[in-house]
Amino acid sequence: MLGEFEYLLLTAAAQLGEDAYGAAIRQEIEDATRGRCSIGALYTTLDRLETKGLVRTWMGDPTPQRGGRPKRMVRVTAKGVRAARDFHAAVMRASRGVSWASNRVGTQP
Amino acid sequence: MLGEFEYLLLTAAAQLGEDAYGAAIRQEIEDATRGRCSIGALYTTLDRLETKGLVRTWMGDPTPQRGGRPKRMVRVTAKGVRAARDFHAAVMRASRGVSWASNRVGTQP
DNA sequence: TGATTACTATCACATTGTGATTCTAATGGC
DNA sequence: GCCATTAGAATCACAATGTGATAGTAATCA
Repeated sequence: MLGEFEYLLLTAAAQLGEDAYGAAIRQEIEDATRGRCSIGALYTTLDRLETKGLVRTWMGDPTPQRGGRPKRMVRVTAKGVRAARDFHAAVMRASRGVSWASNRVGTQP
Repeated sequence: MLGEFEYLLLTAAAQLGEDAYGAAIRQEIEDATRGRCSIGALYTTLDRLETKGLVRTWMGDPTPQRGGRPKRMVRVTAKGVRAARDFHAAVMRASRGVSWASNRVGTQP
């Protein structure tokens, strides 16, 4: 199955669409998790997702702005979407009826 | 942060309440994920969650039924509930607006 | 030309997940 | 009492994932 961080990365990339690249994804993840996205996790996970075929990456055109190492652009593949959907479904499914998953208080002993 | 499997375990244990013990949790997880819960993951993760203070475990009373090594009973601690809530929130938060998270089709390129 | 900026990459290490196999303690039938 | 049967726990060497400090690279600005 997908790891949690892999899921966050896929989600961020999907959300960014055309504008998905390393640093932007990092920003997005830090937003979602309130600040924790190690840079090592980012690029190693990106590599792993790519070898698994869940994303496709390529080096972008030379940046038109100050400071400009070429961006590593990212696109989530169909397979990646499927994997993300499965992860999401599994978490949702597991969380049904549990106290922290809704505003309805569950059957906490 | 919590790993995915750790979350599944916490959730299953919470759901089982009074009846949470190793084998039952395994059953619950296999239900939620449609069949994948390695036994190794179960007990090592249980140990890790306990040392982190997210669950409390103790050996139960000698079983009244056929086949009976004492059950390892499990209870999610307040800290565990907090950790699970955070994980869930992070996944929810990250998933906002993404195509696979709702029936509404997102802005898929 | 060199300071500054935006970004990617690496690597040794820590943490998490795996599954085949073994161990334990209870019961039921004889 | 004896042992087959059963429910369940534990182990361990290994695989997969996540981390962060540090360094590299290519562009612009003054």
